[in-house]
Amino acid sequence: MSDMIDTLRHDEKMTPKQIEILKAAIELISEKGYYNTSTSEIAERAGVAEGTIFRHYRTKKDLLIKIVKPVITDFSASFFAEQFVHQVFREKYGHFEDLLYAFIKNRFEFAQSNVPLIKILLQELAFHPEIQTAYKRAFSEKVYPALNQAIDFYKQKGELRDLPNETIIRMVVPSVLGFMMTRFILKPDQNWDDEAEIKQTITVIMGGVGGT
Amino acid sequence: MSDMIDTLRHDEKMTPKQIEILKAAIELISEKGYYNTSTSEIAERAGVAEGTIFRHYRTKKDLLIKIVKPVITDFSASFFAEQFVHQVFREKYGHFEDLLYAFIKNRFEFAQSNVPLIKILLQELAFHPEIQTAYKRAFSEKVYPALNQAIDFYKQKGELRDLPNETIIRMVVPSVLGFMMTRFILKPDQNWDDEAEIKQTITVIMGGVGGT
Amino acid sequence: MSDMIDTLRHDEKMTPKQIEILKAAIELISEKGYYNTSTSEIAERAGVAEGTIFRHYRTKKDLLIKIVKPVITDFSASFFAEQFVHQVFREKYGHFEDLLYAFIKNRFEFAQSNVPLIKILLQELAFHPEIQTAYKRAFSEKVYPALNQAIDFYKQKGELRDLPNETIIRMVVPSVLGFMMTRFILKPDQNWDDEAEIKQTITVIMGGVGGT
Amino acid sequence: MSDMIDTLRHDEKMTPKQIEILKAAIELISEKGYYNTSTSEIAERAGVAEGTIFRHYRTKKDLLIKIVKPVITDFSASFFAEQFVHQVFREKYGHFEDLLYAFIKNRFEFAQSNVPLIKILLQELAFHPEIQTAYKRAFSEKVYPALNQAIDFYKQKGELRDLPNETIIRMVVPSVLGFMMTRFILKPDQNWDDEAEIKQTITVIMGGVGGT
DNA sequence: CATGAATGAGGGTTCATTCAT
DNA sequence: TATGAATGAACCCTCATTCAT
Repeated sequence: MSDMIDTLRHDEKMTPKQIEILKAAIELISEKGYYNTSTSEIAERAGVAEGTIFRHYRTKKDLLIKIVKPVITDFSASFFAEQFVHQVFREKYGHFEDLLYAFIKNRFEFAQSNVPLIKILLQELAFHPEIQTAYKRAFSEKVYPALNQAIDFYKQKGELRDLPNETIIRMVVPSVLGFMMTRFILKPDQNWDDEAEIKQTITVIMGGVGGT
Repeated sequence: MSDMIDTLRHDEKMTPKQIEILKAAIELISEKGYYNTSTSEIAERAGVAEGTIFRHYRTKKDLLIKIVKPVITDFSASFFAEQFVHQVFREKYGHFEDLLYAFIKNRFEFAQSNVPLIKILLQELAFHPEIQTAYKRAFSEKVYPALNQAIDFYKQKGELRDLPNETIIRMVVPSVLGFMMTRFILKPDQNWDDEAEIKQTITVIMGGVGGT
Repeated sequence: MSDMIDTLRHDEKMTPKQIEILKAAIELISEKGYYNTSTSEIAERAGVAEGTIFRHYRTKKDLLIKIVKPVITDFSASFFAEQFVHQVFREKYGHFEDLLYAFIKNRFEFAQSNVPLIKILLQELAFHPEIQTAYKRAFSEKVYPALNQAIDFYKQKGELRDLPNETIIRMVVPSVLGFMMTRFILKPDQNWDDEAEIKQTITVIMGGVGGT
Repeated sequence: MSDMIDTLRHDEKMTPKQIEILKAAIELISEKGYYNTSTSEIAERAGVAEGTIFRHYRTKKDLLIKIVKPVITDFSASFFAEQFVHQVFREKYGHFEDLLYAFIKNRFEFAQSNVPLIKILLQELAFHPEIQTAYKRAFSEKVYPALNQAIDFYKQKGELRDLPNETIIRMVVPSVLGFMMTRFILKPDQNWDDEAEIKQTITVIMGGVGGT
């Protein structure tokens, strides 16, 4: 759990207490939700006075945002910006399926080490406009363009049907998300053969969007 | 909006005030969430005194449950119990695709006339064990057995690959849910060609699970 | 003390609890000041739950305003609007001194039965823009015009020196206020011969502004 | 502004930081009042750490007292102790009016260069017993005796009516204070002909208390 | 002497719930 | 049955003050 925070990028150096607060907040909020978690609980679990929370995070909501934003940023940015697009065009992934595999694998591992954070993100997305905004921006600026480029690329190679990109994305994304939600949130305790599941998911997707 | 309630089964005869309260609660909670909606707001919009709410619903949470349970019950029960299974075996649906079409169509229409209720269900599912229990029971008692029977039936007819039922369900359900969530919740305002989308979704699913 | 509230005009009928709250707030705030009085103290002295205060007064500050505004309104309005001007021109007051006497006497009695309220007004005027606005408006719309008319009237009769009205007002008002503040706030416990003091004050004022 | 502090007597040698704190506190408190000014604000404007304030001033209230006491001391003491009485008896002021003029002029200039301090004094006088005590002592020990002597002196010369000293003081002091409050606090921005106003004020006072 | 992170008591406010009418 | 005034626990947040560095 403690490395969960480390995997995300936080701008400033954080004091030990700050980390403790963040960890406690993530645990509690992911278990019980934002509105069912009081700042005094967070303080208690963090081993800190309640006032200390507000020294580091102006508001309870600010704390939530500070928890959730890096997840959005990292989830959308890291993969795409640095490796994804470049490697597509360097022909690292011969087939769309290979790309899909690398993509899902990567996001899968990210999700795996950030389950509580992702739970919080999904749970609170509905209620906090600030999060929605950040989410939409990340998607439209990072994820969507990258996907678009990749789809165009594989279309030209005849690996994808000639459907509107929009449609293809709507086939791919929910399938992946649906799998991950089932895997990590709905039935996290079940025995999973992750490798097999990922391949299965890819098969489904390719059945729907793959070239004839 | 007003018929939304009528489409669901409520055990007892409801007084006009009770209906007014339910309607107000559904509107407000689906817009702003359970924790951001106060009972006084609900009372005000329902044109009722605050105390009246608690005459009909023991607690605020009881009100939520009374809103959400019929959705679960109906969503899972109605179709399967009365029409689905029977008609499958009466060979009404020659191919799995036909069944899938009827199934999605039916659930689609249900969702369409119950968007606010479904929003509430999805949003609050995460936070209220009572809802989770009801949901799980409905799924394991109603949906899962019905699906199982149908899958077995079409497997024997060679219309479905020889995958574990569990796996097939995991292909079908998230695809359908993913489509509906996108359609009704994430992008409800977009221009949708629903018929085409449903067929698209079926194609995807069949690509993944259909017999060779 | 209990009639203090009755002397002021409150728009709506007030419940007993509301009156109790108002009385407690007036007592405490006039003794210790707004910022040194907590809502829990007010509730306790009023024999009421803390929440009850906020049912009747949206905010602690709202409570303050509701206390102070009627003082301003009454202090400025009552006398002038209804009796003052009309009677001046009906020549009820033969000499300016007579008017001054009636005026001071009237305000003196008002002050006498509203000492705590006036203390609050004077103490908090400095810190709350809302009060300042109300005060300025009352003065410029009610008090100042009335004084102006009266002064013009007595100037024509040769009872007042030919000084700018502005100047005359600046002689009269601080003298009266200064007397009252000394009388009721700075040294309320001293033995006062009020009648003599009022006459004394008039003499001083007339010495400064009276016609030769 | 910076010389404001210099005009007052502070017992101990002050470090630069101490002066900075005092200046910041005076500015902020005179603008927003004692209770609306936090020690962290003062620290920030003074360019000092929060803890530093408490190194020099035991408590926040101690800081207030240290700000306000010199004003009281100086206002009451300086003039009277050193120049006033002695010069009265050296017949420097032939007439009571001359004394009054010198007196008002002197206090006027003092006020002029200490507006923020005087604002603080007036605003907080009501709420802090410590300040009230200091104020009363200063008045009864310094101002009152000096005035008494002077009044007796001019009474014997027939320049003042045979009223109780107490009464005469109550005519003089509020008039002067009333003028200054109007001048510096209520309407500081208006165009003032100070010399004329002072003379006007003297005329009023003499009209009230001057010998026949 | 100076710092600033940490404290924790206390503040104002909200709101689900109760109950006399 | 319906009301709505009253409740009081719980909440988020502020801030003067302390103390290890």
